[in-house]
Amino acid sequence: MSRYAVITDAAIELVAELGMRGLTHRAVDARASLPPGTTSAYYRTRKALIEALVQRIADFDSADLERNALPADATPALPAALGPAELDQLAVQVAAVMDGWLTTGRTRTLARYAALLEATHHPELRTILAYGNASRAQACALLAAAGAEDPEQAGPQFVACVDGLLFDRLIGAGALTAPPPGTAENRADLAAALRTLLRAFTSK
Amino acid sequence: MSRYAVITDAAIELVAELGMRGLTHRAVDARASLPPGTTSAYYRTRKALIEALVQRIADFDSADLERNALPADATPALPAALGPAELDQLAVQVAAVMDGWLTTGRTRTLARYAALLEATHHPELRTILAYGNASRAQACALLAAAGAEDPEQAGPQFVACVDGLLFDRLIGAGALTAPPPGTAENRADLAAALRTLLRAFTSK
DNA sequence: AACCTCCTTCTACGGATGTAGTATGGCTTT
DNA sequence: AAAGCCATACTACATCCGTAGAAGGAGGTT
Repeated sequence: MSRYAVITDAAIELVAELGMRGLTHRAVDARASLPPGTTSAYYRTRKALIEALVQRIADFDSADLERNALPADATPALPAALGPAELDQLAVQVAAVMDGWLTTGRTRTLARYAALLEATHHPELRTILAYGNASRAQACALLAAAGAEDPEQAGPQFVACVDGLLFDRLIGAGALTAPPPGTAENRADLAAALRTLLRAFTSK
Repeated sequence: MSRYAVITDAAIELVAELGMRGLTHRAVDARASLPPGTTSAYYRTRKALIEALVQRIADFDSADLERNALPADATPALPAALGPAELDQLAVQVAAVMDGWLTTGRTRTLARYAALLEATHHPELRTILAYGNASRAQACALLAAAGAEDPEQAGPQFVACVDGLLFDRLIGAGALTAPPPGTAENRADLAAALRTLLRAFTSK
């Protein structure tokens, strides 16, 4: 694996575990078992390191977006064939993907939210937003296919709500009420919420 | 104002502007125009400073929750009098409050999300979650009053979605699509989304 | 074989950071 | 008025961080 990839992957893990504050040239070296100074040589400044980190997350995410193939590439194939039954099925599928974000992909999800927050005071990090826009576009297409009245408005709103559901479980805010990630209960609860949202945003 | 309050307020501003990484004893002194070493004297360790910071946010938030008086204290007064019309009115009110989070209260909102993320690797910060639980309880009561089928499940889900909407606009993720905070368009867009959510989660 | 180039490793240093310890000044108590 | 106490102000120090530069070495070119 490319040395650049090794470094940025270790950086993602560090940010997930310790927050942005834990992201240090030396810490990355240690985490990736690289000789001291390596990260500093590959990314001379901290800003460069962060940008590479964010870029890597964006790359992973857009790869996922393609692979997962939420029925958006089905949009040309199934124009208005999305009825309530298909919506329910879709809710279950998306719930499974989200549960994956919380378990297998927890590290990356955590790092992504840290990066999003970082982008607030660091405008050139808006690269990540490309991923966000892609998923928003996909949501628009989906809602349009399901016959939503104003998909351009509903798409981003839907994505924002889904992200909220994800963040809530990610940080364990609903620890008292929500089931732990990775369990069937969690997937069922998420699926129920998604079903509600999908029906609401498609007016069905 | 108490010296403790001066310090924690300056700390909140710093976290909002520079992220957790910008939170430094010396930086707080400078930001609050206090003599060097003051913050270090009041909060000997960085952990103590962060905990005080988080506690202050939680205090502000719970004060807001009481003051705003989302019609939850109307719950005993209006048992099941929440029809579609009242829900729409409520959506407009909540949209106004959220717009306030994004403009006047942007600093605190930003700091809160940073703190939530920090709580992930720093479990004793779960103090903030008390605020979250209070708003979740309020949402449960509200949805129950509006005749939701399973308020205990829908309440947290609703709050999570609202937080998602808020976060989305906070970081400007939907910059391409969403109207800027502080504008009437933003409030209208938020109100529309909230109306959709309220109806969905109350099955109306 | 000599040379050059790029990847890698190591070291140096100015500055910031966390934390503790010491001095100072005013206010209270006796 | 003397003594004691506490909030405040300042200083010290070991560590860590960002960044730059130099040393070393493998591999390919002429």
